[in-house]
Amino acid sequence: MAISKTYNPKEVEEKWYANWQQKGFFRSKPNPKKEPYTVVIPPPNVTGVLHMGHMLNNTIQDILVRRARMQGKEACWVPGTDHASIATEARVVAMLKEKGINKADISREEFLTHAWEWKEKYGGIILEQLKKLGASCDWDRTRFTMEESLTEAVLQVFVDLYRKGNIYRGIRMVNWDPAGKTALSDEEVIHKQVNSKLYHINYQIAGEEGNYLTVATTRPETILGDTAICINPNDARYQHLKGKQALVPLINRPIPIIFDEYVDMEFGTGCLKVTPAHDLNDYELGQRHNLPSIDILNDDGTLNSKAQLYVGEDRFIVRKKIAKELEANGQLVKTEDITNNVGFSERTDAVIEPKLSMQWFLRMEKLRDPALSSVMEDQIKLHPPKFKNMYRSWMDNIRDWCISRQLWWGQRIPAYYLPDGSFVVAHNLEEALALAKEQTGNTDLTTADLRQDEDVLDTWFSSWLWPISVFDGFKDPDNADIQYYYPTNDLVTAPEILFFWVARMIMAGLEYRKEVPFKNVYLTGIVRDKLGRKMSKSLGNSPDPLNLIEQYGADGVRTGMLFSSPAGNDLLFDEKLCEQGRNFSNKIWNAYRLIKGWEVNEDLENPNELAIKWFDSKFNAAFEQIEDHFSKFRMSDALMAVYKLVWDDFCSYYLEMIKPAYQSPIDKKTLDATIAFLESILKLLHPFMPFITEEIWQDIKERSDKDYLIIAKWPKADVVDTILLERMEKAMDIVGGIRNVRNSKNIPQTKALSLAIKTQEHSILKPFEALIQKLANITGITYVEENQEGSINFVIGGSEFFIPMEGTVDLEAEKDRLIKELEYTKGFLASVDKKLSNERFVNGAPAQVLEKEWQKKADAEAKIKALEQSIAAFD
RNA sequence: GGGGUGUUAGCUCAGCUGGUUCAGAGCACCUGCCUUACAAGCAGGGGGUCACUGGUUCGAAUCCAGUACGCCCCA
Repeated sequence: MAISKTYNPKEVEEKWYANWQQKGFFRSKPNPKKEPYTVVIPPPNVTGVLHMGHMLNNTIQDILVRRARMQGKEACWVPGTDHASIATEARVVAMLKEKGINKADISREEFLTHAWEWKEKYGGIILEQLKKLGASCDWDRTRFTMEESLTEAVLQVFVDLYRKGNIYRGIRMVNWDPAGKTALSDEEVIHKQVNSKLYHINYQIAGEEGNYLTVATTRPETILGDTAICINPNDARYQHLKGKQALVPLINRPIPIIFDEYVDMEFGTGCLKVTPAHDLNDYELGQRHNLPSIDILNDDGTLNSKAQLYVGEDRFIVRKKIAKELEANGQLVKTEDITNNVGFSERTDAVIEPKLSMQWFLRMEKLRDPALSSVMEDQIKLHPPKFKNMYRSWMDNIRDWCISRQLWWGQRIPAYYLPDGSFVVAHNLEEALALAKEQTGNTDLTTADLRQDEDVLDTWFSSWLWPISVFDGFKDPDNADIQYYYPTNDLVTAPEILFFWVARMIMAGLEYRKEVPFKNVYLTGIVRDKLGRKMSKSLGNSPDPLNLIEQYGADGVRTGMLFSSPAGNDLLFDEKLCEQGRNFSNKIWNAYRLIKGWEVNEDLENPNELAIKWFDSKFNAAFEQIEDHFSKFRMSDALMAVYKLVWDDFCSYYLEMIKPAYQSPIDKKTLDATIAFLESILKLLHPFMPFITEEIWQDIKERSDKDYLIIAKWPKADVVDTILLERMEKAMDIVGGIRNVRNSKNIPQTKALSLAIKTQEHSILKPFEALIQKLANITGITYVEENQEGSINFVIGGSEFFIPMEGTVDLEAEKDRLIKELEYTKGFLASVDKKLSNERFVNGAPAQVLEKEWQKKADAEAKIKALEQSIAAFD
């Protein structure tokens, strides 16, 4: 039989994924006999392609889901995508542009037709990619935030919250994205330190030719929108300007000089130009001092007619031009280089323009309180818990949520304006008309008189309903799915969206189901490159995930990602991790190859009872640990524990212990036990490495049609014989001692040695003789009373071990080695004695600790005695 | 500037309420091995003043305070 020496993931992965799907193992429906286990996917953007963050995130979800499925729960992982209004709209606009179509020239309906076409064509890519990773989602349940049912949910919630008085319309300073031509929420703005110039500009004092004050600004183009100069009332330098006016350069518009403690006397010149329409702080200042706001910018970032100058030109071009012009007429005093914080659009990377505009807002205070306490009181647990503090501080400082976006791709706000400028909010046009008639008393109104709001809702306004809407919990609040699957169990997501997604889902869940939407939130880190830089397209430092899967196999990549990603910590990704994952696959593969290759001889006795007993205990001990890691969401640690169990305990020790000589048959009992162990191991490995494990599971023996690892029963905790584990450890220490001697003396493993033991623990060691002989290639073990001449010896515990050497042994070197060890042990004993002679320690320490100290003392004394005897034998 | 969080081996991290040989793991590194499951491997090994300073304690990587540096969030 020819099984390849290395594991080839490719066909295996395609084969089993198709098979699992065809058998319907991913599908879930409510089953009252089983405990539900539900996960909703953080919906990736429809525009998205799989990146390393998705890989990590979805691997973790898949591990949780597969384990739950094997634990006999009704596991349901709901996949889907969100419509990502800004990103998608930008993508569609760009696509149309390439075709020579300008968005401004087509109607909303035409645009949406194009957008839907685009979505149908490209929107599913990311989900297809997830399949390559092995994600065991219930694909029949795939949802999309803009599909009909989810849209209905959004509108229903909007109307409901409006009627409860939680949604209002207001003029606010918003973050305006001039490239996307829409308002953004605070969370969609990324602040970066950039190098800028600080322009010092002279403003003439009105009526005082030749008298100037100087302001410092990074944005000279906004002077055209200035409506005041502000000075700190405590600033001695400028007291003479009280009650005067200044002239805006170039246009000579007079503006008042006002005084307010807001101004930082240290910054710039201490004179602040106030542009209420284009800066949040200036806006608030303007409110306090009743200043007018002059909005000089168009939505696309060009200047409008109110600026008077440079109309139609872009703000950054104007900045340069205006600086030149000011310089030419002598009003530019100087420029200096500074670094300052500038906001950029998360989606388009355009510089954000603070802008006054009419927007829709959702009031947060009422929704906030229960959502805050559900986390603080651990109804929802964050993993790792350090995020609790962050959550609280954000919730404490929460501000109203700007939910309108000036886009077409999204759910259109269900507000309908009447000819008189008032509006109604309704689920649909008919209802709006009825309301309008009622509100105005005008029964002649027709639908033609109503004009629906042009804006759409923020994408998060759909996503925050996700755990409910994917089960149609708004349309049909009592349906079987929502009753069974909600609340979901675990949510796996990134900390950067803890607030604007996770927190809002909690609010929506509590508001609409009176129940938290999930019980645990596992926060993954950010995947960075090995230099610690965030992976990004522009840096080109992100590997192509599908390419990685191609190279290392999905199992290899999954384990690679997990090897180094404790919850909440960033993952410094290095392809070497995937290599390690692939190597692990190969190790498993070869263990299987070894076992598969054995022939049984039914007549043979089982010589491996001890080894089998030992591994059984070892497995159970490891299993206990692994379960503990899982219960704390320590996935990396769980994987590492499995890794060591497989590699060290199963392969390096157990298989070596039971392995028959080359081409010799094995007895039936050992083989059966070994296959059973392999199966148990495969179970523990399956959530991490679904493909290779299913392949081996199916191949190691005949299976029935329904016998698949993916649905096999997760192991149960069983008895651990700790005494046996301890004794085996001691026996393996002896093996280690012998191997050490071989290494230091350059004796190859193939050369058999003999061993003499001087010990009080004869009866304990005796049962392990065969194992020691096999693993250390020892031909015979004898027990002796006297030290052995011409041997190399070592001490473990209170026992001495002698390996007779051919030829001469370097006596001096051996003696020195032993003396060193003796010294160390004596030092150790001294420290223990010191503790034990300390009255306060003896009185203060718990009995357990004391007992251990006495044990240490006894062990050290025994070892010292043995060492001293060995050393004495040299003389 | 405010808040959070962290600093343990070359790298990534464990180390729970102070007390086992507690200074650990994986990777990397070094040495020797192509020993018929696996060189994508086997066997062995070296490596850290637990950021710094002080305090509490019989006892501190662990608790407290301060300092330095880093990261995150907010302004």
